[in-house]
Amino acid sequence: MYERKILPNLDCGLDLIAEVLYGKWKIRLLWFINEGHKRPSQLQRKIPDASRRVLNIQLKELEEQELISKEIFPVVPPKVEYSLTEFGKTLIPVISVLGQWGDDHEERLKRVIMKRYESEPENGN
Amino acid sequence: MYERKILPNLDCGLDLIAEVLYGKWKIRLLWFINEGHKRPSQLQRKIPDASRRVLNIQLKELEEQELISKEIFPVVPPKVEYSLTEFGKTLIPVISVLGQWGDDHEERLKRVIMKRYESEPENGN
DNA sequence: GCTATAGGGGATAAATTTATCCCTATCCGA
DNA sequence: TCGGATAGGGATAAATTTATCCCCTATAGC
Repeated sequence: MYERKILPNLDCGLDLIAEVLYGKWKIRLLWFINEGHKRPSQLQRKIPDASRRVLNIQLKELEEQELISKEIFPVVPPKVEYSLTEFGKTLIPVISVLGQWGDDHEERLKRVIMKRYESEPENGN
Repeated sequence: MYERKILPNLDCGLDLIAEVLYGKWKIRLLWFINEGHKRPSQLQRKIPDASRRVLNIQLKELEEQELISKEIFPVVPPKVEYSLTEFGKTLIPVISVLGQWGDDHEERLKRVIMKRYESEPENGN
């Protein structure tokens, strides 16, 4: 994992939660694990846009942060299951609130987000 | 502003809210504007770790996304005030939930976050 | 003329995060 | 024996975000 050079601020609750939720796929990983998709291959199928590599890295961070736990079954072929810890479960209502706000404002959000990609018609019309 | 090369996914509410809240200082900007710190110089003083330049960029993005509005007073020296739009105000309860979770788990979060920076004692003891 | 105030922005570097590519290992079935 | 499924990781490139540095506007006051 990349070793950070700059220490983060941890001054308030917002700084703290940002440290664990920042990461392109982390929220989705927590969500799907909560829904019962426990195995890495299941998660990969639920999030096909992420490579297996990146999911592994983000899962490891979530595990280090004690939001999920990893159980390795000594079988062949290998089997691994992730679960939310009690700590991780406390985050689910928070994630619900985030998703709900996004759903509630879907149309408007899509419009304002896409502004950034429609810039400069250049020569067409 | 940097021009993105890859389009984001906007498949669910979580994707959508991520697009507007991702950004190191955005949540804090929304929060402080909501608290009544409306002028750029005030915001800069509340967030001294960010450079004025970066705050300007993130404020512009929030404005483009219609979460805040900008009023420019034609006086000298110049005066500018930001306010939350009605749309932006709907985000405040969401931010409260985030901050509350962080506050509720402050001790534990500080510990697990700092794991990442205590790696490799190398030669010390 | 110099300095301070208040707000802004271009160019570029540095930090950080994500993505790609490729390789390891075991067992099953065709 | 080859291919697929399962899980994992090193090395490196690409994308993206943040930070730094320096400059500009205009007016008031000394």
